[in-house]
Amino acid sequence: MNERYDFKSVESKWQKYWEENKSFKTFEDKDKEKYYVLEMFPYPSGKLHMGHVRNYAIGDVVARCKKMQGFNVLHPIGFDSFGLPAENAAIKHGVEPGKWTWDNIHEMEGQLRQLGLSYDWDREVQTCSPDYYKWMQWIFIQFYKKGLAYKKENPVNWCPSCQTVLANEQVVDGCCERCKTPVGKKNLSQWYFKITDYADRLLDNLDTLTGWPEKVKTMQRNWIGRSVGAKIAFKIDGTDLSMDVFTTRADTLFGVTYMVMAPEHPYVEGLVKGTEYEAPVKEYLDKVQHMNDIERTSTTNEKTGVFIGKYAINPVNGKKVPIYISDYVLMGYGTGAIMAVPAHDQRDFDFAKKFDLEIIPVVDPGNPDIDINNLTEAFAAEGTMINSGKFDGMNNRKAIDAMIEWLNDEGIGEKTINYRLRDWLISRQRYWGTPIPMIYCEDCGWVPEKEENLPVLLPTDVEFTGKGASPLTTSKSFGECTCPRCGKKAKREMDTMDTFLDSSWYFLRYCDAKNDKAAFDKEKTDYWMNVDQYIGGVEHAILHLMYARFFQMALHDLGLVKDEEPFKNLLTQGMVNKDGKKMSKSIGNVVSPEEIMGKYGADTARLFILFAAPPERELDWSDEGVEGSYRFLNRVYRLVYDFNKNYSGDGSENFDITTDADKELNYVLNGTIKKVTEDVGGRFSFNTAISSIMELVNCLYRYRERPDVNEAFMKKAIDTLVIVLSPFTPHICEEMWEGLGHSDTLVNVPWPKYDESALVLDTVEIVVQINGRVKEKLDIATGMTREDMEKTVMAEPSVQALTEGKQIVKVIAVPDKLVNIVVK
RNA sequence: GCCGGAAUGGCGGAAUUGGCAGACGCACGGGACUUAAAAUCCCGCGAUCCUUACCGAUCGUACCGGUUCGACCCCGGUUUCCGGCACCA
Repeated sequence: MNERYDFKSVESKWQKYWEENKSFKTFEDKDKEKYYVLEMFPYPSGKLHMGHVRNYAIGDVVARCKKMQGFNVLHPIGFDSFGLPAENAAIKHGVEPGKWTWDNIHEMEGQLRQLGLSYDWDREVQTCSPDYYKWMQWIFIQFYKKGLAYKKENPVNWCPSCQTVLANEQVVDGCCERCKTPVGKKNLSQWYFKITDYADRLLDNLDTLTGWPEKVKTMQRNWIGRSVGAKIAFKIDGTDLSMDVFTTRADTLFGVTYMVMAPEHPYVEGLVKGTEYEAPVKEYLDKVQHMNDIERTSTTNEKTGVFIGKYAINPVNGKKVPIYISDYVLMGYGTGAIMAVPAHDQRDFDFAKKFDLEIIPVVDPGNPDIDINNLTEAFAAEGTMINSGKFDGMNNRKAIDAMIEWLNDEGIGEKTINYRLRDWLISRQRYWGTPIPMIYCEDCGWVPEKEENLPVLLPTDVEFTGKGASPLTTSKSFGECTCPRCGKKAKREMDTMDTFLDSSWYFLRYCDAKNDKAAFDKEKTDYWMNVDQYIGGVEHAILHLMYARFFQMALHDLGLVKDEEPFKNLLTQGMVNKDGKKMSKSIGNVVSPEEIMGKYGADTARLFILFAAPPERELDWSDEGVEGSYRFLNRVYRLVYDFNKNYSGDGSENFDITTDADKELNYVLNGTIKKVTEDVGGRFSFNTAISSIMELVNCLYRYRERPDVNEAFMKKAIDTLVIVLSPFTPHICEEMWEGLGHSDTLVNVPWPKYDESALVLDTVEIVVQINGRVKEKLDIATGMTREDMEKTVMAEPSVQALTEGKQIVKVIAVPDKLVNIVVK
C-alpha cells in the first residue's frame, strides 16, 4: 500500500488479479442458495455512457454483496449485438456490419473490465454470434410448430428512413422509435408472433409480480388494454350480411342512431359496388389511405366520413339506421365497426352534430341542470335507463350485464373481451439480424428449415447501398435452396428477425452459455431461474419487458422452462442527466465514463453515481459531487494507511470494549453494518448505505484522536469498514485489505454480522414534549417502562418549571423515545 | 380525458412502523497548518424575531381542511411537475 492513493495502479492491479484468479467464475452448486442478478445487456454502440455505468454499478453492488453473504451468485454480461446502426455504418463508411459490431464489442468489453464489474466472463453471450442465433432460429421453429408464428398480409407500419416495417411498440407518437421519422402504412406480407393469445396471462400475471414497480405494471396494463364488453350482430338491410360491432356500453343499445365502419372494412367495397355511392366512398378511402398516423390523429375532433347508402337494423327494436364509413373507427381494434350512440359517446356526438343525425337519450342523468332532450355534449356518466323497453328504470351500469345476458338468450350478441394489444410483427427488411429459418416451396408452402441445418448463416456476399430492398436480397447464394419437405427448388425467407427477439431469452442462455447441443439445458435453467433481480432502464418497460415475459410463457408452455415469469424483482434505474437535461451530443453536455475514469478512477465514478441519488430517481451529474466522492475515498485510504503505519499488534482480535469512546465506536460500527446490510439487500438504497459508511469514517477519525485508543478494536473496525465498502468501490478496498495484512481476496470474505446488543446503549436521549412541542431533552436509562419514564420525567426540575401552574391532562410515554405532557 | 408517480434548506437528498424534520454529501462562510497556495484538519450553515453575546421564541416538508396527545408520514379536497395510454368504441 503506497502512501498516496494511486487509483490507476490500484485498479489495474486488482482487475488483473480477479481475472487471473477467475474470482467470479460460477458453477451450479445445489448445496448453496442461488442468486441471479441481471443487468440489461448493452447494445455495442462503441463506448459506454453514464447510463451504463449506473446500471452496471448497481448490479455489481448487489452481486458482490450477495456473494459475500454466501449466495451462489450468477452475474453475467453480453451484448445485444444485432441491429440497424451496424448496417448504417456499412452504408455510410463501407465497414462490414460484423466487423463494426465486433470492434465495438471488444472496445466495450475493455471498458466494462475497467469498471471492475464482477462478471463471469466465461458466460458472455453475443446475439450476433452464430452460436447464439442458431438457437434463436431453433426457438422460432418451435414457436412456428406450436402455431405461435404465422405470416399474413396486413397494413403495417413502415419507416421510410429505416426501410423496414416496425412493430406497434416501436411506433412512438406516430414516429419511428429509432429515427423519429413519421411512420406510414403499407400492405405487406409479414411474420407475426401470436402474443395476443397471451394477453390475458400477460395481464393477470402482473398481479403476481410484487417485486415490480407499479409504474411499469401500469404501463403494461395500458398497453395490453383489456376492455370487457359485448359483440352484437346488426343485419344489413337488403343483404344477407350481418355486421358485428364491439361495445363496452351495451346499456345504450336502444340509443343507436347510426353505424360506422372503418374505411378499410372488408364489407365496404361490396356494399357500394355499382351504386351512386361507389365514387364518393372511393374518394374518401383514397384520402384516408394517403395519410400517416400523425395526420390521421392530428384532426382530433373534426369528424369526417361518408354515407354508404345502406342501413343496418337494430336487433333490439328493429330500427333502421344509416351506415357511414369514417376514419375515427379503426380496423385494427374490435370488429372494425361500431354502433353509434351520440347521446352517450362524445365522438359519436361530434359526428352526429356534423352530419345532422338523430340523438336519442337512453340514460337519464337525474340532474335538472342537464336537458336530456337538448344535449350540448354527450352524457357518459351514470344514470337511470329510459327509452329502453323493459330496461327502463334500471341503473345503467347494472343494465350492461342485464342487456348482454338478454342478447345472449336471443342469440344476437355475446360477452367479449377486446385488447388494444396486437400481434407482434417480427420480420424486418434488414440484413444485420437473425435470418428467419423459413423456406417457401411452391408445393408445400412455408416450411421450416431442418433443425440439423441450423444455423441459417447470414451470407457475406451482400451489398449495402442504403436503397431499395434488404441487402440480403443482393446475395447470390442465400435465397436459393431446396424444400426441406419435398426436395424441390425453393426460396428462402429474405427477412430477418426483430432484434427484440434476441433479447427475449438471453437470460436463459446465460444459464448455459456454451451449450452447443441445445439452447439451454433445462436442469441448469431450473437451478438458476428465475432472475432474482433485474436492473435496467424504464424505457424498456413495455417493449423488452413484455416480449421477454411472452417468450418465457411460450417456452414454459413448450415445456422448456419451469417458470411462467422470468423476472422476480425489477429495478428501473433513473436517467443520468446533466444540468437538468438529458445528456446528448446535440446539447453538448455529455460526460463520458472514459474521461471520469481517467481523472478519478472507476471506484470514484461508481461511488458518486450510487451516492448522488436513489437508483430509481433521475440523477443529475455534478462535477463537484464527483470531487466529493474522490475526497472521501482519499480520506478512507489515509485512515487505513496512517493506522497501518503505527499499528503494532499481531492481528489478534482479542479486545474489550471499555471506554465510552469504545462504546460509541462499537455502536456506530454495528449500526453501519446493519444499515448497509439492509439498504443494499432489502431496499436498494445505496445512497443511504454509503452515507452510513461515511459516518463510520467520521467516527473513526474522531476515535483515533483519543489518548486511549484500543488498537485491536480499531483494527477490527477498520477491517469491517473495508469489507462493507468493498461492494461499492472494490479496487481500493482490495488494496486496503491487503495493506491491513490479509492474504485472501475480499470477494470471498464473509459479510460481517452485527451485534444487536451493541446497538443498545446504557442511556438513551429522550424528548420531552409539552402539547406535542419539543421542550426538553433528557438522558435516561435504556429500556425504562412507561410508568418509570413518566415518573423520572415529572421529577425533573426543568420539566416541573415548564408545567408549573398548569393542569396536566394526560401524559403519553413512548419507551426510549419520548414523553409528551398534555397540559391546559 | 383516463391511469401511475412525485413535490422537503442555496443544491443532491435523509427521516424504513404516526414520535427530535433537514442524516450524509455538495456549495458557501470562518478558523488552524503554510512564506504562500493547494491539499488536509476543525467549526458554522432552514427562515424570521429577541439579544452586545449567551440563552431563547415563533414559523417551516406544494396548497386548503380533517383525524390524533403528536402528521413530511394517515384521510378528504386543490395546484404544479414528470411518465404512460388516448378518436380503443
